[in-house]
Amino acid sequence: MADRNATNLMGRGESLLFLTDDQLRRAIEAMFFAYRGFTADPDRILHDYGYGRAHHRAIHFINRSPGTTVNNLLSILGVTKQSLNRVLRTLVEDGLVDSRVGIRDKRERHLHLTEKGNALERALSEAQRTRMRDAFRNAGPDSVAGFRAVLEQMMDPDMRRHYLNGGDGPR
Amino acid sequence: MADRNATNLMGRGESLLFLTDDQLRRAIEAMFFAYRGFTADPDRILHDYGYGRAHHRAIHFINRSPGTTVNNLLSILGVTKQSLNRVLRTLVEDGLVDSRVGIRDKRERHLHLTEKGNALERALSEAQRTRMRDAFRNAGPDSVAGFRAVLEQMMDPDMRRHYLNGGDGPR
DNA sequence: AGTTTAAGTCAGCCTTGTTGACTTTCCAAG
DNA sequence: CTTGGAAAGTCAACAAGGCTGACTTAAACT
Repeated sequence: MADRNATNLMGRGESLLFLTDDQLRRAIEAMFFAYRGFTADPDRILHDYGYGRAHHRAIHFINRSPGTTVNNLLSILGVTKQSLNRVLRTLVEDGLVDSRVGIRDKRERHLHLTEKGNALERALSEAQRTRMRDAFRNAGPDSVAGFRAVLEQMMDPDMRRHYLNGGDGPR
Repeated sequence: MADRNATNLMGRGESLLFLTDDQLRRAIEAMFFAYRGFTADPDRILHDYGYGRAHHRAIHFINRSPGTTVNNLLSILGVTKQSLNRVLRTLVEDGLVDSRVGIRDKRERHLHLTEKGNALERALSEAQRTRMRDAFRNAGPDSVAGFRAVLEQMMDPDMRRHYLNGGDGPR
């Protein structure tokens, strides 16, 4: 009876694990509640600036890849260009982001954070890093690898590519 | 120099771990991309019904605690009652949720899923469980505990209470 | 020269968050 | 017993940020 709703999880042959539907439900709720905590600190900071999560996402990925184009940002964020453009426009108007016409291809705009933009980015990421550090510390060092491994597997393949390429990966 | 941006993570004294700001940034992006994957399947299903994530959340927690009140749902979801009410109204109108006036306290409404509501809940949670199961399988069984531990630590304390009490916990 | 691509704009729609004003119900103090 | 406040829920209106579709401009490719 109970076996009906259980899943046989065979890893690399190391061990054996049964997960009931109820245990999976708990994991699903863990994602939900954790993501709320994960975004709570930045949300508070952004609210003071009159910005939202969309602004945060743009700022984060411009900081990660300075000089990135609008099109590249679109494929990472997975939103429409109209939606991104609205956010980007306010950031440029407010002097947080610099949009430079491309040298090789003048159709492209290369995006950079200004000093002001960098300041906000640091405030946001510092809050989020602190939350992440504390979570890792409280969970114990052994938890880090599993956390990362499961999250990576939960991504859609296209997004996993962006994740793996991010930062210092192959250009 | 490199030590400036590194964090000494001492767990239960078992091992020692240094996390650079860049590694923390990767973990932050992992959360972002993974959450997108996590919600992708339900989002597609909901779209066919003309519903959004807010409807999903309501359905999920009504299913978890049948007969729960609007107020209780509010404290779990962390939105305003006006916002929840709009979602709840459409679900009741569409015959997915049953809202019964309280017997002891007539101010309260007790919420239950109808058969139709249960059908949608099953479709949504089945998709999400499949994603979660596959992620666990691909990451390996040893990853499960760490994944759960870190997520639990990432929650705000108030939300952690809801998480721990969820389902079969103390009433 | 003609087509495709990158970026941006305008208009309009939907979901889902917000605040403020309101009703109904309950309960407790006078 | 009544009255006044608190609590649960509802209605209205607004804003952020998703979406689609149609269109322009400029540059690049073929």
